[in-house]
Amino acid sequence: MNAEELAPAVRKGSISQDDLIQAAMSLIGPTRSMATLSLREVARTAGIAPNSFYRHFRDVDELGIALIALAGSSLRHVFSEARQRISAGSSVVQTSLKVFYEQLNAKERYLELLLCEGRVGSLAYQAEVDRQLQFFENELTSDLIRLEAQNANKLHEPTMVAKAITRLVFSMGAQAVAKSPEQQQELLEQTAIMVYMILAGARALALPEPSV
Amino acid sequence: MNAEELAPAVRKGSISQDDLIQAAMSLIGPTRSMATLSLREVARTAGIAPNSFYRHFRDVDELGIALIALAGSSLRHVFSEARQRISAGSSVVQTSLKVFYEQLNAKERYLELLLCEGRVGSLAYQAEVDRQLQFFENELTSDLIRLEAQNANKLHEPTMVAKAITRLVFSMGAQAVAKSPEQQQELLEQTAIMVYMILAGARALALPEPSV
DNA sequence: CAAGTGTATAGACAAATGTATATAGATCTG
DNA sequence: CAGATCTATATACATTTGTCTATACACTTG
Repeated sequence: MNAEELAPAVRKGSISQDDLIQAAMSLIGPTRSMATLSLREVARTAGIAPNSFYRHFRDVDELGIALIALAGSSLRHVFSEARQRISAGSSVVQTSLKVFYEQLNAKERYLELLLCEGRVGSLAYQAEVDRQLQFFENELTSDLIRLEAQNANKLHEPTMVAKAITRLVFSMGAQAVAKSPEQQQELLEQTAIMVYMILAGARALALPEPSV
Repeated sequence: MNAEELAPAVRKGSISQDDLIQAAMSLIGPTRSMATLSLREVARTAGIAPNSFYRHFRDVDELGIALIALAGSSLRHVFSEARQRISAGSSVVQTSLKVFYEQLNAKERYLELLLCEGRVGSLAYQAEVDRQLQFFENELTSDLIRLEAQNANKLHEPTMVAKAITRLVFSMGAQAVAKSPEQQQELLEQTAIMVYMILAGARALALPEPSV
Protein backbone atom coordinates (compact mmCIF):
# COMPACT_ATOMS: atom_id res chain seq x y z
CA MET A 1 0.00 0.00 0.00
CA ASN A 2 2.54 2.58 1.14
CA ALA A 3 3.95 3.28 -2.31
CA GLU A 4 5.09 6.80 -1.62
CA GLU A 5 8.70 5.83 -1.05
CA LEU A 6 9.06 2.51 -2.79
CA ALA A 7 7.92 3.85 -6.14
CA PRO A 8 9.79 7.03 -7.12
CA ALA A 9 6.69 9.14 -7.43
CA VAL A 10 4.65 8.67 -10.60
CA ARG A 11 6.11 7.95 -13.95
CA LYS A 12 6.93 10.73 -16.32
CA GLY A 13 3.93 11.58 -18.44
CA SER A 14 1.68 9.92 -15.97
CA ILE A 15 -1.72 11.36 -15.25
CA SER A 16 -3.63 10.65 -12.09
CA GLN A 17 -7.31 10.19 -11.41
CA ASP A 18 -7.22 13.63 -9.84
CA ASP A 19 -6.17 15.21 -13.10
CA LEU A 20 -9.15 13.67 -14.83
CA ILE A 21 -11.40 14.80 -12.04
CA GLN A 22 -10.04 18.29 -12.36
CA ALA A 23 -10.56 18.21 -16.11
CA ALA A 24 -14.16 17.13 -15.68
CA MET A 25 -14.66 19.78 -13.03
CA SER A 26 -13.42 22.45 -15.41
CA LEU A 27 -15.89 21.34 -18.04
CA ILE A 28 -19.05 21.25 -16.01
CA GLY A 29 -20.67 24.51 -15.13
CA PRO A 30 -23.96 26.30 -14.85
CA THR A 31 -25.05 25.06 -18.23
CA ARG A 32 -23.27 21.73 -18.39
CA SER A 33 -23.96 18.69 -16.30
CA MET A 34 -22.02 15.49 -16.07
CA ALA A 35 -24.55 13.92 -18.40
CA THR A 36 -23.30 16.07 -21.25
CA LEU A 37 -19.63 15.17 -20.84
CA SER A 38 -18.09 12.73 -23.24
CA LEU A 39 -15.17 10.51 -22.46
CA ARG A 40 -13.17 11.98 -25.28
CA GLU A 41 -13.85 15.51 -24.19
CA VAL A 42 -12.64 14.86 -20.68
CA ALA A 43 -9.57 13.06 -21.96
CA ARG A 44 -8.87 15.89 -24.37
CA THR A 45 -9.13 18.46 -21.59
CA ALA A 46 -6.85 16.45 -19.36
CA GLY A 47 -4.38 16.24 -22.23
CA ILE A 48 -4.36 12.50 -22.67
CA ALA A 49 -5.43 10.09 -25.35
CA PRO A 50 -9.02 8.89 -25.19
CA ASN A 51 -8.00 5.35 -24.37
CA SER A 52 -5.85 6.38 -21.46
CA PHE A 53 -9.05 7.27 -19.69
CA TYR A 54 -9.73 3.59 -19.09
CA ARG A 55 -6.58 3.27 -17.02
CA HIS A 56 -8.29 5.32 -14.32
CA PHE A 57 -12.05 4.88 -14.67
CA ARG A 58 -14.23 2.27 -16.26
CA ASP A 59 -16.45 4.95 -17.79
CA VAL A 60 -17.59 8.54 -17.32
CA ASP A 61 -20.22 7.49 -14.82
CA GLU A 62 -17.55 6.16 -12.49
CA LEU A 63 -15.67 9.42 -12.75
CA GLY A 64 -18.89 11.26 -12.00
CA ILE A 65 -19.44 9.36 -8.80
CA ALA A 66 -15.87 9.99 -7.75
CA LEU A 67 -16.47 13.66 -8.44
CA ILE A 68 -19.57 13.80 -6.30
CA ALA A 69 -17.90 11.94 -3.49
CA LEU A 70 -14.99 14.35 -3.60
CA ALA A 71 -17.31 17.32 -3.62
CA GLY A 72 -19.21 15.95 -0.66
CA SER A 73 -16.21 15.24 1.49
CA SER A 74 -14.60 18.55 0.61
CA LEU A 75 -17.70 20.49 1.55
CA ARG A 76 -18.14 18.57 4.76
CA HIS A 77 -14.59 19.47 5.63
CA VAL A 78 -15.23 23.14 4.97
CA PHE A 79 -18.37 23.10 7.05
CA SER A 80 -16.72 21.18 9.81
CA GLU A 81 -14.15 23.93 10.11
CA ALA A 82 -16.89 26.52 10.05
CA ARG A 83 -18.64 24.69 12.83
CA GLN A 84 -15.62 25.04 15.05
CA ARG A 85 -15.54 28.73 14.44
CA ILE A 86 -19.19 28.81 15.43
CA SER A 87 -18.70 27.25 18.82
CA ALA A 88 -16.31 30.12 19.44
CA GLY A 89 -19.38 32.27 19.81
CA SER A 90 -20.89 33.86 16.73
CA SER A 91 -24.26 33.00 15.23
CA VAL A 92 -24.73 29.57 13.72
CA VAL A 93 -26.92 30.83 10.95
CA GLN A 94 -24.80 33.75 9.89
CA THR A 95 -21.53 31.86 9.95
CA SER A 96 -22.83 28.79 8.15
CA LEU A 97 -24.54 30.78 5.46
CA LYS A 98 -21.45 32.86 4.92
CA VAL A 99 -19.35 29.77 4.47
CA PHE A 100 -21.95 28.31 2.17
CA TYR A 101 -22.02 31.29 -0.13
CA GLU A 102 -18.25 31.50 -0.11
CA GLN A 103 -18.18 28.00 -1.47
CA LEU A 104 -20.59 29.04 -4.17
CA ASN A 105 -17.87 31.14 -5.71
CA ALA A 106 -14.93 28.98 -4.80
CA LYS A 107 -12.60 27.90 -7.55
CA GLU A 108 -13.61 24.30 -7.07
CA ARG A 109 -17.30 24.29 -7.83
CA TYR A 110 -18.10 21.43 -5.52
CA LEU A 111 -21.32 22.94 -4.34
CA GLU A 112 -22.59 23.58 -7.81
CA LEU A 113 -21.90 19.97 -8.59
CA LEU A 114 -23.95 18.68 -5.70
CA LEU A 115 -26.74 21.06 -6.52
CA CYS A 116 -27.00 19.94 -10.11
CA GLU A 117 -26.29 16.26 -10.19
CA GLY A 118 -28.86 15.53 -7.53
CA ARG A 119 -31.60 16.36 -9.98
CA VAL A 120 -30.37 14.76 -13.16
CA GLY A 121 -27.87 12.11 -13.93
CA SER A 122 -27.83 8.44 -13.23
CA LEU A 123 -29.56 6.98 -10.22
CA ALA A 124 -26.14 6.38 -8.70
CA TYR A 125 -25.45 10.11 -8.87
CA GLN A 126 -28.71 10.99 -7.21
CA ALA A 127 -28.22 8.42 -4.51
CA GLU A 128 -24.75 9.72 -3.80
CA VAL A 129 -25.98 13.31 -3.61
CA ASP A 130 -28.86 12.32 -1.36
CA ARG A 131 -26.36 10.60 0.88
CA GLN A 132 -24.35 13.78 1.13
CA LEU A 133 -27.39 15.92 1.85
CA GLN A 134 -28.47 13.47 4.52
CA PHE A 135 -25.09 13.87 6.08
CA PHE A 136 -25.46 17.63 6.21
CA GLU A 137 -28.88 17.25 7.75
CA ASN A 138 -27.61 14.92 10.44
CA GLU A 139 -24.83 17.25 11.45
CA LEU A 140 -27.17 20.20 11.45
CA THR A 141 -29.71 18.33 13.54
CA SER A 142 -27.28 17.62 16.35
CA ASP A 143 -25.95 21.15 16.15
CA LEU A 144 -29.44 22.56 16.46
CA ILE A 145 -30.34 20.41 19.43
CA ARG A 146 -27.13 21.28 21.23
CA LEU A 147 -27.35 24.99 20.58
CA GLU A 148 -31.01 25.33 21.40
CA ALA A 149 -30.45 23.47 24.64
CA GLN A 150 -27.69 25.94 25.49
CA ASN A 151 -30.12 28.79 24.93
CA ALA A 152 -32.84 27.05 26.92
CA ASN A 153 -35.00 26.93 23.80
CA LYS A 154 -36.82 23.98 22.43
CA LEU A 155 -37.48 23.06 18.81
CA HIS A 156 -40.59 21.38 17.57
CA GLU A 157 -39.04 18.68 15.39
CA PRO A 158 -35.31 19.20 15.12
CA THR A 159 -34.92 16.69 12.32
CA MET A 160 -37.49 18.45 10.20
CA VAL A 161 -35.96 21.80 11.03
CA ALA A 162 -32.58 20.60 9.86
CA LYS A 163 -34.02 19.13 6.70
CA ALA A 164 -36.00 22.23 5.89
CA ILE A 165 -33.00 24.46 6.41
CA THR A 166 -30.69 22.25 4.41
CA ARG A 167 -33.06 21.97 1.48
CA LEU A 168 -33.86 25.63 1.53
CA VAL A 169 -30.27 26.74 1.69
CA PHE A 170 -29.26 24.42 -1.10
CA SER A 171 -32.18 25.51 -3.22
CA MET A 172 -31.39 29.15 -2.73
CA GLY A 173 -27.76 28.40 -3.38
CA ALA A 174 -28.65 26.81 -6.67
CA GLN A 175 -30.40 29.98 -7.66
CA ALA A 176 -27.44 32.07 -6.61
CA VAL A 177 -24.94 30.20 -8.73
CA ALA A 178 -23.66 32.26 -11.62
CA LYS A 179 -25.35 35.41 -10.35
CA SER A 180 -23.72 38.74 -9.73
CA PRO A 181 -22.24 39.46 -6.29
CA GLU A 182 -25.02 41.92 -5.56
CA GLN A 183 -27.70 39.41 -6.41
CA GLN A 184 -25.89 36.79 -4.39
CA GLN A 185 -25.78 39.11 -1.42
CA GLU A 186 -29.49 39.68 -1.70
CA LEU A 187 -30.19 35.97 -1.95
CA LEU A 188 -27.95 35.41 1.05
CA GLU A 189 -29.97 37.85 3.11
CA GLN A 190 -33.21 36.32 1.92
CA THR A 191 -31.93 32.91 2.90
CA ALA A 192 -31.06 34.15 6.35
CA ILE A 193 -34.56 35.53 6.80
CA MET A 194 -36.05 32.23 5.76
CA VAL A 195 -33.86 30.28 8.12
CA TYR A 196 -34.81 32.53 10.99
CA MET A 197 -38.44 32.01 10.11
CA ILE A 198 -38.05 28.27 10.29
CA LEU A 199 -36.28 28.48 13.62
CA ALA A 200 -38.85 30.87 15.01
CA GLY A 201 -41.61 28.60 13.82
CA ALA A 202 -40.04 25.52 15.34
CA ARG A 203 -39.71 27.32 18.65
CA ALA A 204 -43.28 28.57 18.51
CA LEU A 205 -44.64 25.14 17.71
CA ALA A 206 -42.66 23.70 20.59
CA LEU A 207 -44.56 25.87 23.05
CA PRO A 208 -47.31 24.06 24.98
CA GLU A 209 -50.16 26.23 23.64
CA PRO A 210 -49.57 27.34 20.03
CA SER A 211 -51.73 30.21 18.91
CA VAL A 212 -53.82 27.80 16.77
CA MET B 1 -56.08 32.18 -38.29
CA ASN B 2 -59.29 30.21 -37.92
CA ALA B 3 -58.15 27.27 -39.99
CA GLU B 4 -60.34 24.69 -38.37
CA GLU B 5 -62.97 24.81 -41.07
CA LEU B 6 -61.17 26.21 -44.06
CA ALA B 7 -58.48 23.59 -43.98
CA PRO B 8 -59.95 20.12 -43.58
CA ALA B 9 -57.98 19.23 -40.46
CA VAL B 10 -54.33 18.37 -40.92
CA ARG B 11 -53.01 16.43 -43.81
CA LYS B 12 -52.70 12.70 -43.59
CA GLY B 13 -49.37 11.75 -42.10
CA SER B 14 -49.00 15.14 -40.57
CA ILE B 15 -47.40 15.50 -37.19
CA SER B 16 -47.89 18.48 -34.96
CA GLN B 17 -45.59 20.27 -32.54
CA ASP B 18 -47.57 18.64 -29.78
CA ASP B 19 -46.62 15.20 -30.98
CA LEU B 20 -42.97 16.13 -30.83
CA ILE B 21 -43.44 17.60 -27.39
CA GLN B 22 -45.13 14.42 -26.27
CA ALA B 23 -42.30 12.37 -27.72
CA ALA B 24 -39.74 14.44 -25.89
CA MET B 25 -41.76 14.21 -22.71
CA SER B 26 -41.81 10.43 -22.96
CA LEU B 27 -38.05 10.34 -23.28
CA ILE B 28 -37.08 12.53 -20.39
CA GLY B 29 -37.39 11.07 -16.93
CA PRO B 30 -35.70 10.80 -13.59
CA THR B 31 -32.39 9.97 -15.21
CA ARG B 32 -32.67 11.87 -18.47
CA SER B 33 -32.73 15.60 -18.92
CA MET B 34 -33.40 17.60 -22.03
CA ALA B 35 -29.67 18.03 -22.43
CA THR B 36 -29.31 14.35 -23.24
CA LEU B 37 -31.96 14.27 -25.95
CA SER B 38 -30.90 14.20 -29.55
CA LEU B 39 -32.92 15.54 -32.40
CA ARG B 40 -32.89 12.18 -34.10
CA GLU B 41 -34.03 10.39 -31.00
CA VAL B 42 -37.01 12.68 -30.55
CA ALA B 43 -37.90 12.38 -34.22
CA ARG B 44 -37.56 8.60 -34.06
CA THR B 45 -39.84 8.46 -31.03
CA ALA B 46 -42.39 10.68 -32.69
CA GLY B 47 -42.25 8.43 -35.72
CA ILE B 48 -41.04 10.96 -38.22
CA ALA B 49 -37.92 11.42 -40.28
CA PRO B 50 -35.14 13.39 -38.63
CA ASN B 51 -35.48 16.21 -41.09
CA SER B 52 -39.19 16.65 -40.46
CA PHE B 53 -38.24 17.93 -37.06
CA TYR B 54 -37.18 21.22 -38.61
CA ARG B 55 -40.70 21.86 -39.86
CA HIS B 56 -41.73 22.43 -36.26
CA PHE B 57 -38.70 23.60 -34.28
CA ARG B 58 -35.43 25.17 -35.20
CA ASP B 59 -33.54 22.86 -32.86
CA VAL B 60 -33.96 20.80 -29.71
CA ASP B 61 -33.41 23.82 -27.53
CA GLU B 62 -36.47 25.49 -28.97
CA LEU B 63 -38.51 22.37 -28.30
CA GLY B 64 -37.16 22.33 -24.76
CA ILE B 65 -38.32 25.86 -24.10
CA ALA B 66 -41.74 25.05 -25.50
CA LEU B 67 -41.82 22.07 -23.19
CA ILE B 68 -41.01 24.12 -20.13
CA ALA B 69 -43.54 26.76 -21.05
CA LEU B 70 -46.18 24.10 -21.49
CA ALA B 71 -45.29 22.52 -18.18
CA GLY B 72 -45.46 25.86 -16.45
CA SER B 73 -48.82 26.89 -17.83
CA SER B 74 -50.30 23.45 -17.23
CA LEU B 75 -49.19 23.45 -13.63
CA ARG B 76 -50.43 26.96 -13.07
CA HIS B 77 -53.78 25.85 -14.41
CA VAL B 78 -53.88 22.90 -12.02
CA PHE B 79 -52.95 25.06 -9.08
CA SER B 80 -55.39 27.73 -10.06
CA GLU B 81 -58.18 25.18 -9.89
CA ALA B 82 -56.87 23.96 -6.58
CA ARG B 83 -56.91 27.52 -5.30
CA GLN B 84 -60.61 27.81 -6.03
CA ARG B 85 -61.27 24.66 -4.09
CA ILE B 86 -59.31 26.23 -1.26
CA SER B 87 -61.41 29.31 -1.00
CA ALA B 88 -64.32 26.92 -0.51
CA GLY B 89 -62.96 26.42 2.96
CA SER B 90 -60.31 23.73 3.51
CA SER B 91 -56.68 24.36 4.45
CA VAL B 92 -54.45 26.10 1.95
CA VAL B 93 -51.44 24.10 2.88
CA GLN B 94 -53.07 20.68 2.82
CA THR B 95 -54.93 21.24 -0.42
CA SER B 96 -52.03 22.76 -2.27
CA LEU B 97 -49.61 20.12 -1.17
CA LYS B 98 -51.99 17.37 -2.12
CA VAL B 99 -52.38 18.82 -5.58
CA PHE B 100 -48.63 19.21 -5.85
CA TYR B 101 -47.91 15.61 -5.01
CA GLU B 102 -50.65 14.42 -7.30
CA GLN B 103 -48.89 16.17 -10.13
CA LEU B 104 -45.71 14.42 -9.16
CA ASN B 105 -47.22 11.15 -10.34
CA ALA B 106 -49.33 12.51 -13.15
CA LYS B 107 -48.92 11.00 -16.56
CA GLU B 108 -47.54 14.21 -17.90
CA ARG B 109 -44.43 14.78 -15.89
CA TYR B 110 -44.58 18.53 -16.04
CA LEU B 111 -43.44 19.02 -12.50
CA GLU B 112 -40.45 16.78 -12.90
CA LEU B 113 -39.49 18.79 -15.91
CA LEU B 114 -39.54 22.08 -14.07
CA LEU B 115 -37.66 20.58 -11.18
CA CYS B 116 -34.86 19.27 -13.35
CA GLU B 117 -34.32 21.77 -16.09
CA GLY B 118 -34.00 24.65 -13.67
CA ARG B 119 -30.68 23.30 -12.54
CA VAL B 120 -29.10 22.19 -15.76
CA GLY B 121 -29.68 22.98 -19.34
CA SER B 122 -29.20 26.14 -21.30
CA LEU B 123 -29.50 29.53 -19.71
CA ALA B 124 -32.77 29.98 -21.57
CA TYR B 125 -34.16 26.91 -19.80
CA GLN B 126 -33.12 28.17 -16.42
CA ALA B 127 -34.52 31.59 -17.07
CA GLU B 128 -37.81 30.11 -18.17
CA VAL B 129 -38.00 27.90 -15.08
CA ASP B 130 -37.13 30.80 -12.81
CA ARG B 131 -39.90 32.77 -14.44
CA GLN B 132 -42.37 30.02 -13.68
CA LEU B 133 -41.22 29.71 -10.08
CA GLN B 134 -41.50 33.43 -9.67
CA PHE B 135 -45.04 33.18 -10.87
CA PHE B 136 -45.88 30.57 -8.28
CA GLU B 137 -44.32 32.74 -5.62
CA ASN B 138 -46.33 35.75 -6.64
CA GLU B 139 -49.62 33.91 -6.53
CA LEU B 140 -48.73 32.34 -3.23
CA THR B 141 -47.77 35.70 -1.79
CA SER B 142 -51.12 37.29 -2.52
CA ASP B 143 -52.90 34.18 -1.29
CA LEU B 144 -51.00 34.28 1.96
CA ILE B 145 -51.69 37.92 2.57
CA ARG B 146 -55.37 37.53 1.85
CA LEU B 147 -55.81 34.43 3.97
CA GLU B 148 -53.82 35.70 6.89
CA ALA B 149 -55.81 38.90 6.88
CA GLN B 150 -58.98 36.86 7.00
CA ASN B 151 -57.66 35.06 10.06
CA ALA B 152 -56.55 38.30 11.64
CA ASN B 153 -52.94 37.09 11.54
CA LYS B 154 -49.96 38.94 10.29
CA LEU B 155 -46.91 37.55 8.49
CA HIS B 156 -43.42 38.91 8.91
CA GLU B 157 -42.39 39.11 5.27
CA PRO B 158 -45.01 37.56 3.05
CA THR B 159 -42.80 37.60 0.01
CA MET B 160 -40.08 35.69 1.79
CA VAL B 161 -42.62 33.29 3.22
CA ALA B 162 -43.95 32.54 -0.23
CA LYS B 163 -40.48 32.11 -1.63
CA ALA B 164 -39.38 29.83 1.18
CA ILE B 165 -42.46 27.68 0.85
CA THR B 166 -42.22 27.47 -2.90
CA ARG B 167 -38.56 26.53 -2.89
CA LEU B 168 -39.01 24.06 -0.10
CA VAL B 169 -41.99 22.36 -1.65
CA PHE B 170 -40.27 22.08 -5.01
CA SER B 171 -37.11 20.78 -3.41
CA MET B 172 -38.98 18.15 -1.47
CA GLY B 173 -40.95 17.33 -4.57
CA ALA B 174 -37.75 16.74 -6.48
CA GLN B 175 -36.71 14.27 -3.85
CA ALA B 176 -40.07 12.54 -4.00
CA VAL B 177 -39.98 11.96 -7.74
CA ALA B 178 -39.57 8.30 -8.62
CA LYS B 179 -40.03 7.22 -5.02
CA SER B 180 -42.50 4.67 -3.74
CA PRO B 181 -45.99 5.85 -2.70
CA GLU B 182 -45.15 5.21 0.95
CA GLN B 183 -41.99 7.30 0.74
CA GLN B 184 -43.89 9.98 -1.10
CA GLN B 185 -46.53 10.04 1.59
CA GLU B 186 -43.85 10.45 4.22
CA LEU B 187 -42.19 13.24 2.29
CA LEU B 188 -45.57 14.90 1.85
CA GLU B 189 -46.12 14.89 5.60
CA GLN B 190 -42.63 16.19 6.20
CA THR B 191 -43.24 18.97 3.74
CA ALA B 192 -46.45 19.92 5.52
CA ILE B 193 -44.61 20.13 8.82
CA MET B 194 -41.99 22.34 7.28
CA VAL B 195 -44.54 24.65 5.73
CA TYR B 196 -46.34 24.99 9.03
CA MET B 197 -43.03 25.85 10.67
CA ILE B 198 -42.41 28.60 8.19
CA LEU B 199 -45.89 30.02 8.68
CA ALA B 200 -45.62 29.81 12.46
CA GLY B 201 -42.26 31.52 12.30
CA ALA B 202 -43.51 34.30 10.09
CA ARG B 203 -46.37 34.92 12.49
CA ALA B 204 -44.08 34.88 15.50
CA LEU B 205 -41.66 37.30 13.90
CA ALA B 206 -44.54 39.59 13.06
CA LEU B 207 -45.37 40.03 16.72
CA PRO B 208 -44.13 43.28 18.23
CA GLU B 209 -41.86 41.62 20.79
CA PRO B 210 -40.22 38.44 19.47
CA SER B 211 -39.09 36.09 22.21
CA VAL B 212 -35.35 36.89 21.87
C1' DC C 1 -58.01 17.57 -64.68
C1' DA C 2 -53.37 20.24 -64.46
C1' DA C 3 -50.39 23.12 -61.88
C1' DG C 4 -48.64 24.62 -57.64
C1' DT C 5 -47.63 24.31 -52.70
C1' DG C 6 -46.52 22.48 -48.46
C1' DT C 7 -45.13 18.30 -45.90
C1' DA C 8 -42.47 14.23 -45.10
C1' DT C 9 -39.11 11.31 -46.76
C1' DA C 10 -34.70 9.18 -48.41
C1' DG C 11 -29.96 9.44 -49.06
C1' DA C 12 -25.74 11.38 -48.02
C1' DC C 13 -22.14 13.98 -45.66
C1' DA C 14 -18.75 15.42 -42.08
C1' DA C 15 -18.08 15.33 -37.37
C1' DA C 16 -17.96 13.23 -32.93
C1' DT C 17 -18.46 9.40 -29.96
C1' DG C 18 -17.14 4.76 -27.33
C1' DT C 19 -14.14 1.21 -27.73
C1' DA C 20 -10.92 -2.68 -29.79
C1' DT C 21 -6.30 -3.65 -31.38
C1' DA C 22 -1.68 -2.96 -31.85
C1' DT C 23 2.54 -0.21 -30.81
C1' DA C 24 6.27 2.84 -28.67
C1' DG C 25 8.59 4.20 -24.62
C1' DA C 26 9.62 4.21 -19.70
C1' DT C 27 10.36 1.49 -15.44
C1' DC C 28 11.21 -2.46 -12.67
C1' DT C 29 13.18 -7.21 -12.24
C1' DG C 30 16.48 -10.52 -13.11
C1' DC D 1 22.38 -5.03 -19.76
C1' DA D 2 18.10 -8.07 -21.42
C1' DG D 3 13.53 -9.11 -20.72
C1' DA D 4 9.07 -8.24 -18.61
C1' DT D 5 5.59 -4.89 -17.34
C1' DC D 6 3.18 -0.90 -17.16
C1' DT D 7 1.53 3.33 -19.27
C1' DA D 8 0.15 6.19 -22.94
C1' DT D 9 -0.46 6.54 -27.64
C1' DA D 10 -1.97 5.95 -32.52
C1' DT D 11 -4.92 3.93 -35.70
C1' DA D 12 -9.17 2.19 -36.82
C1' DC D 13 -14.09 0.89 -36.82
C1' DA D 14 -18.96 0.92 -36.23
C1' DT D 15 -22.50 4.21 -34.37
C1' DT D 16 -24.73 8.15 -33.72
C1' DT D 17 -25.20 12.76 -34.24
C1' DG D 18 -26.89 17.41 -36.90
C1' DT D 19 -27.88 18.99 -41.22
C1' DC D 20 -27.83 19.50 -46.52
C1' DT D 21 -29.98 18.25 -50.99
C1' DA D 22 -33.17 16.20 -53.74
C1' DT D 23 -37.46 13.72 -54.21
C1' DA D 24 -42.28 11.65 -53.62
C1' DC D 25 -46.85 12.30 -51.92
C1' DA D 26 -51.30 14.84 -50.59
C1' DC D 27 -53.85 18.59 -50.91
C1' DT D 28 -55.41 23.20 -52.62
C1' DT D 29 -56.17 26.14 -56.36
C1' DG D 30 -56.91 27.34 -61.04
